[in-house]
Amino acid sequence: MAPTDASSEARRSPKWHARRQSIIDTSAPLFAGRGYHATGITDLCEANDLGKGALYHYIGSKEELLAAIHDRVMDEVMLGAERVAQAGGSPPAQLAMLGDELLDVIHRYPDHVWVFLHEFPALTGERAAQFRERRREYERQVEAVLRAGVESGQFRDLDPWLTARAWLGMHNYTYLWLRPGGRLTARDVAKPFADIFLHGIERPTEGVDQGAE
Amino acid sequence: MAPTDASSEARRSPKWHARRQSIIDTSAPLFAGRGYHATGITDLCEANDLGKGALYHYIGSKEELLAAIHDRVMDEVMLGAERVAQAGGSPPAQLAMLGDELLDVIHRYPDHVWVFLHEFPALTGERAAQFRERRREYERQVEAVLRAGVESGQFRDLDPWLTARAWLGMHNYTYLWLRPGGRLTARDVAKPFADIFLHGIERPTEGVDQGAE
DNA sequence: GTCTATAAAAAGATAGAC
DNA sequence: GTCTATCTTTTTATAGAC
Repeated sequence: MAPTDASSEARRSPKWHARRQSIIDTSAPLFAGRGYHATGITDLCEANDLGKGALYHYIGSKEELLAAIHDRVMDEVMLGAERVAQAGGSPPAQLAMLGDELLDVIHRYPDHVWVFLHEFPALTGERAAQFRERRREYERQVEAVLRAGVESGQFRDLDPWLTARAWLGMHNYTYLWLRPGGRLTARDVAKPFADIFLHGIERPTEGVDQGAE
Repeated sequence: MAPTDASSEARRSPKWHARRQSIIDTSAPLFAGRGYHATGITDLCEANDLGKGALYHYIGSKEELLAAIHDRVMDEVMLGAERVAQAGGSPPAQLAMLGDELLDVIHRYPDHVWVFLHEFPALTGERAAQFRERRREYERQVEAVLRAGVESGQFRDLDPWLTARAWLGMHNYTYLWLRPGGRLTARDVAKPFADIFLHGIERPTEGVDQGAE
């Protein structure tokens, strides 16, 4: 919550915060489209219709802006994960809800997600550590649901870590094409994805042969 | 096959080609680790133990080097896809083989794959167009297998495009952790992934209720 | 083929006027 | 709060000696 470096964040006018947020959201598509390093301060100024001095007044540094984009996404992802944990339910239901929430975030913030999936190595020091920790925390929650499903007998005896990677890949990868205003809504994707994944890992019905290819 | 710009490639000594290939493979981890734009020519010289003049003698330009890394991966991926097409077999078998081949490439070239999944927007002009076309061609093959499985009745009545995206995401995303010398081999991953995906999309056995959670 | 030196452009960030 | 001008560093690429 406290910014890694210096000053800012606290004790700023609401207007400052609003403008900063707007800069974050306007800059994300630039980073997504051309890459973080390939996007110059000049590009950011132009997109935000601001001079260099004014821009730096809000962002502190280019990397701080990058970190803010990461936080914007992770805040939403973690919020969704908390809602799911609060809601409770069986492991299959939990996994389906996690998919709903994750795809909803990706659908609403495709550019932010693009940046966070591509440019996280550009974060340094404390900022990098903090981000990695939040990301790991989320992944652990997915693994925990899978483990619970194995223990309850609803899922096959699978490797929770590996299966979580399969699930994460399937869902995260939608950042390439899932977009607001696109052909498909988050729910249009979440439902078939849950169908595939839950049938894919469910414990086979006793006595029915599900043998090889 | 013919390089986009100028000169090179043809009419060069075998030694030149070998050295160039070695430079490509040595540079891929740098681009993967720090990003294409963040990696300077100086970094490349140091890693390849070459001066600037010598390096440019082999690579032509930084972007040409990036394109070569892309080609290195796509050549392997397309080769694997051709082998699968040649081998024939049922749609489920085809899909499992495609997974084997794809994960094998990712396992052997994780850095190259990282670069191609992250830095393809850095390609410009003809190079970008050519790469996109090859990538689409591969994706269409996956879709075709899914469509065939639906028509043969082995797969449920699913959306081939969307299901291909799920499959691609699940497999491609392994670039984050699948590595030679790691805990898991390509096959260790391909088998459980195929189990999940094929069970996930198979046509439910008649008369057996596979209903909701 | 490989080097050193250098060009020429662009980067991120800051200073200080208004 | 926002601007313009500038500092400092770094970038990709080339020239020309060896």
